[in-house]
Amino acid sequence: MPMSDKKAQRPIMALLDILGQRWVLRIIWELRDAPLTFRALRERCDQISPTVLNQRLALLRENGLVELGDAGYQPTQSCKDLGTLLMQLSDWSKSWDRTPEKPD
Amino acid sequence: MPMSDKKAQRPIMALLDILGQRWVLRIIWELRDAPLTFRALRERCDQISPTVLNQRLALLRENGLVELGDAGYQPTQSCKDLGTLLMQLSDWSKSWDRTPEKPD
DNA sequence: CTTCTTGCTACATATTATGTAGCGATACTT
DNA sequence: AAGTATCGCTACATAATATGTAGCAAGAAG
Repeated sequence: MPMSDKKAQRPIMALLDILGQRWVLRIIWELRDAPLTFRALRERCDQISPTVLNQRLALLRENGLVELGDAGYQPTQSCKDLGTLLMQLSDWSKSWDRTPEKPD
Repeated sequence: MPMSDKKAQRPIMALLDILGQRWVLRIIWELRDAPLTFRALRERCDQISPTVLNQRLALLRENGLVELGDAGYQPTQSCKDLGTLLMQLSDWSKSWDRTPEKPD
């Protein structure tokens, strides 16, 4: 049974289900500035396979996070706030100490 | 080639690589309040298989996000700010309109 | 009709997750 | 000492998911 089948009751669970899927955070991140075509998005995402990219885009579109406009894929208005959160994540990552907490 | 092999150069990429793995966001979310034992954490995460849980915990520990204390697994000091971001995510999710942007 | 670029599909192969059982260590009870 | 209960974690066969490559169908431009 795929994880997403357990229909997440609370919104945060539903959101974590979506954001926790491979490539999803990356895709939203890459769309933060300007719209990108399917192919351009693929390039930005290390040439992710089109199969998966399409699956993820479908998921994001179904959930009102991304839409396909004339200039390519772009975050919806709703998703822009989410993008802001990702920017905060980026800020945080700069001061992130990636070494384990060794009690030694 | 697994995605994580392309060693993410910028911190945000490294972070997205980690957070984008299945169960990782969920695990951090479940640890937001109080420490949880391996087994308790499994229960919270819909009985995720111990194999994967252990892989993820190892990843999170290696990257200074989670540590194993006397009371169980808990976020490191560094990760607490990240947890705060997830709380914001939760707030956002409550006003999230999950329907597609249909131009009709 | 040719040559672009677009979004996207097909499909065999490789990687990753699931589900279940249980090991070895520690602690507490009897 | 022997039983019971917990802990973190491992083994392993099976199922689900991702990768990589090729290419289709549609639209625009020459």
